[in-house]
Amino acid sequence: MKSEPDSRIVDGKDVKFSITDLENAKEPEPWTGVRNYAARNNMQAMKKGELALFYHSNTKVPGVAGIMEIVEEATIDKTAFDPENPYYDPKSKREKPAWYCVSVTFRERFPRIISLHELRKHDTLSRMELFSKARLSVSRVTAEEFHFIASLKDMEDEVIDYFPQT
DNA sequence: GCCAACGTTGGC
DNA sequence: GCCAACGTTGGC
Repeated sequence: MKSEPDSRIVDGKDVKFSITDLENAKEPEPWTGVRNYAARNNMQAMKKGELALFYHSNTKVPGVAGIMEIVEEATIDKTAFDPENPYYDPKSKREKPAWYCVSVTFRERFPRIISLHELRKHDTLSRMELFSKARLSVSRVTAEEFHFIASLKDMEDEVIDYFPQT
């Protein structure tokens, strides 16, 4: 699940949300603002208790920053009804909502960012939806991909360069 | 229902 | 800031 860790102003509102922001959150965070049907469908498929990768996008070193947990399954994304919200969508009506969001909580921050560049080097990850549908803000991750990425967190980049996981 | 034009995402 | 990839819109 992608989020932008750097400040960016959309309609006068800062849309930045980093893994630090999630770590500091006192309440479960509703993953609002997703306005793409495939990404929405992926959120609607999520079950309570499942884990998700927190991905930093649109930043100097894009990549996976850590892990979060789905604590509430998809519910109506009410930000779509709010004209003041940067992700307001007049097509989504209260009587027929178009957009949904899950709620997540912080689980773990990786000791380093597993960069997109690094993810691309591993054959195990070559079929990730992150690459084939690169513009989706919520994409599918298989259990194998998830565990493989989590296993990279304690390795140094240089070590990986010497011993590629192929 | 086709598809050209347009808009958005996000890496680089 | 550029632009490739691709989703959305709307005229026909």
